[in-house]
Amino acid sequence: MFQFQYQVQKPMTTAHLAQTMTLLSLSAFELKQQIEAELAANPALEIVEERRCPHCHRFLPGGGSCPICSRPSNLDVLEPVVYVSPMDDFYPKSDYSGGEIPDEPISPATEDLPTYVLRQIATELDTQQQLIAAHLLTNLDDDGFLTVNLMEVARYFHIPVSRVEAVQLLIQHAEPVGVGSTGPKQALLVQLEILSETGTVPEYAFEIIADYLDLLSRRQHPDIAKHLGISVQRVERIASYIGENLNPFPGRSHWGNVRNPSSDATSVYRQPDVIIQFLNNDPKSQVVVEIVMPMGGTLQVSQLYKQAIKESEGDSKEAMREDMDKASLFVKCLQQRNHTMQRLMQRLVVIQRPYLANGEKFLIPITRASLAEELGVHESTISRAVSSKSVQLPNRRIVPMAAFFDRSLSARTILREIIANEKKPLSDTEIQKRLTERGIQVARRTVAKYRAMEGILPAHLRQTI
DNA sequence: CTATGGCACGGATT
DNA sequence: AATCCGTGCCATAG
Repeated sequence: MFQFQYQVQKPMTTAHLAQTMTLLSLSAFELKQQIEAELAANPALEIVEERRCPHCHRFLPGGGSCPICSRPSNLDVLEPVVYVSPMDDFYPKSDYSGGEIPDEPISPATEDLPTYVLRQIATELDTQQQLIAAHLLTNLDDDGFLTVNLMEVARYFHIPVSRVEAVQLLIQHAEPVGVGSTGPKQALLVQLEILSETGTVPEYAFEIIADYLDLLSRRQHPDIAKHLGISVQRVERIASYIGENLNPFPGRSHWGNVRNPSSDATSVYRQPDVIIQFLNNDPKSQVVVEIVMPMGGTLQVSQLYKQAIKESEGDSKEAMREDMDKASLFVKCLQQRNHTMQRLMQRLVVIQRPYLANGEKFLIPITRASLAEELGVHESTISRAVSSKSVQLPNRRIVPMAAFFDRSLSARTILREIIANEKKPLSDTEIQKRLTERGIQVARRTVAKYRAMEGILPAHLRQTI
């Protein structure tokens, strides 16, 4: 089924349309669940075995030949290769292209923990809170805990402790969740709190952490059970839940993500829906785009089932036919989704090639609407295709696909650069002028907003280093 | 007077 | 229809 395109477009029923739209807006993770559900519910669907290219070990979509190894050698290097790649292992492998790509990222994440956290929350803080946040974040140990106590900070700033606590709360809710806590207990409680907002957490989990953390860490589960009046077994279950889903030392896992793998907003950054690489990892070479299908093999309507229908009679035949229609609709919708994703990425990587090769400074601001017009689809189609999806860039960073449409990322990157290189603190107006010199025209007011987004203090509060 | 932040409006996005 | 983002206008701080 993963082979492509053209015939799929016309016979669109309302059901077809609706389901395609739904599938389009799903991330790979959600799609996996959807497909599994369909597969379980409908006996007419089956997955056929996948094949791999003997050369590069890539999966071969639809049983065709390998799109990489068999590509015509005279292909224009600007022409990207886009294909759908079914994966048995849902988590991205560090390298599944046959060892061509070194383990070192091209441009590794250079941010340290304080900066990383500050950028997440900067926009929600007023000037004073930014100062407090900066102060707190510069006093973190390797585990992500505070080395100062809130009372002292409050006295230092001449403000009530509650103000400082408010800032701490914001910090704790940023990634990595629980950072800026006073210790493991507080960090765990914050993480649990967040998990309980999106899903259910075991009863008594809060109590165990709050009151019996020392017992828990010594694995004295029977004692805890006695205190709470519940079974030891139950305590064991809660303990393993805590072990699997929470991280008592948020700072240590800075580059991993502690939240559980449900589909909340932050986990989007975990598993890419699309993987972009340069062929042979050479920025001057072709772009290779893989649309990730979260399963090995190819989904199709079972031939056996078709056969069985012919041989059956009456009511059961009707029921089976219904199943088969549903199955074939689902397969078509999935094709449609992948086709749309392919066309979208095909165009997107051509437009944003400088960004892929040279970094955030070169991101070209485009709107979803303009892309929709180019591709001849409705803009809501692009919206769905882009939202809740993440992309792995050639430098191994995973970003939301919406980043490709960020109107201000390049401006903000250059702004950061300007401020990093400034001799003395530049006012927003001066920064605006420098941005204009570098070809970016924005209002003075906007410079202030970008500055805030990047967690950079106003000129009169910046230290000349 | 200069530098910044707050509020509101208009266009883009969802 | 609701929300987000860049901007213009104005108030406030220094």
